[in-house]
Amino acid sequence: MADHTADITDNGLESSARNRVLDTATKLFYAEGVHAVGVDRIIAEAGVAKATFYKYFQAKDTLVRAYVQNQSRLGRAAIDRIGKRPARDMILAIFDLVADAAAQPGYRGCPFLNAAAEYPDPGHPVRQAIGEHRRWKHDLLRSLLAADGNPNPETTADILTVAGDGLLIASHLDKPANLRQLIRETVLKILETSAGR
Amino acid sequence: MADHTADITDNGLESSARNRVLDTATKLFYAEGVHAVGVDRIIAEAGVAKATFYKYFQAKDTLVRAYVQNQSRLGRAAIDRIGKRPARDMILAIFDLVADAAAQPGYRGCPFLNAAAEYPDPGHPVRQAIGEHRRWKHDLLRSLLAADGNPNPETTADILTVAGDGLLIASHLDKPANLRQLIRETVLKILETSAGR
DNA sequence: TGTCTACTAGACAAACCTGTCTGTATGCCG
DNA sequence: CGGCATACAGACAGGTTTGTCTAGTAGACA
Repeated sequence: MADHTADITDNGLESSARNRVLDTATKLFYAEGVHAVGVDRIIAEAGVAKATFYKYFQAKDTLVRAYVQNQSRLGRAAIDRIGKRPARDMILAIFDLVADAAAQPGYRGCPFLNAAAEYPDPGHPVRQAIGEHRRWKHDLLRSLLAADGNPNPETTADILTVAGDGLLIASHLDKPANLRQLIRETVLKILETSAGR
Repeated sequence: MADHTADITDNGLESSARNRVLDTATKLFYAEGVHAVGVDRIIAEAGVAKATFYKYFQAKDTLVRAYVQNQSRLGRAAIDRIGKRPARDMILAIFDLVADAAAQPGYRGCPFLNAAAEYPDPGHPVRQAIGEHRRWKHDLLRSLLAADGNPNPETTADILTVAGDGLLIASHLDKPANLRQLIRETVLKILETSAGR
């Protein structure tokens, strides 16, 4: 079939087979859900033997955690690609990424919210990895708000997080026609009302 | 074990066995997720034979759709229990329900968002049932906003929906200490900024 | 008493799941 | 050339999944 040379995950350090597994899992888990995709399917589409799979991932849940961390890495990379801007522009650009993602063909909502829904136990490694990403994003917003001169960066970051999650849900389940405008107005309103106090 | 006389679902018209299945499924699906709970487990805990199950539900997906509709019914009942109040108080009381639910022991977030995460196909009956509930809630908010004299009930209902979903996520994944206050401030701010224009 | 209905119990098929195992092939390094 | 690491192919075990099927039981009603 296709040659497996282009690895999204490639960092020059890890095995190509491992990367092929993680890339395939990232695609399938996001598109169809974690519990809906079996190990057999992943190794078949990745062109990898079962023994190799279990060499790099002790169990399926280990791969799921790696999947979440990979999604986190991809998300951070998307933000890095924005480049340096004034704090306020940065915040707006980050929220614009939601609209960008929603416009893509295979969009299926937020990978972290979707994965969390499949793991009831908050103490599970997968949930913890999700929590780490959420904390990272919250902290990023807080520091950007502080740099923007916001008097209450912590509380405003809470509100921006709520808005961000709500917008991700809306972009997935409701697909509003004016999503880009809704995002911009929502964020600007939060920034204005929290700044002027 | 326990006698199965108290049926949350009971409406005096439907079979007791059917209700026992639906109640058990409602409990298990919400607590552990849809794909994580099998038919065998449901019929065992409901004390119902397999044949009876498949008499009332042609397939598992049929039960899942009924589960979503049952959750919708329970949600509407909770709102009915608030009683008649002025429109603005009504909106605030509806959002307070999120905090009430989050304070309950087995809370695991919004059943509709969790279920939607497990069904990638937007055309699937389960997703459609979820869509119906979301449309119902959106319309309820819109009419309450109109009754409250809001000049832009449609757009404001969009924003309230975004806020509601975000608050549901936060109440589940982040468990903020000041949830009740966060909800109240968020809703009031939306109502103020959307009214004064 | 007989019959009808609703239900229970549980075997069964066929597919799927995760994870372990054996054996083989390929390429690299010395 | 020998030796080693890496990966492939695939059988296998043990358990789970959904859904169908047969056989038997308990209660209501005439």
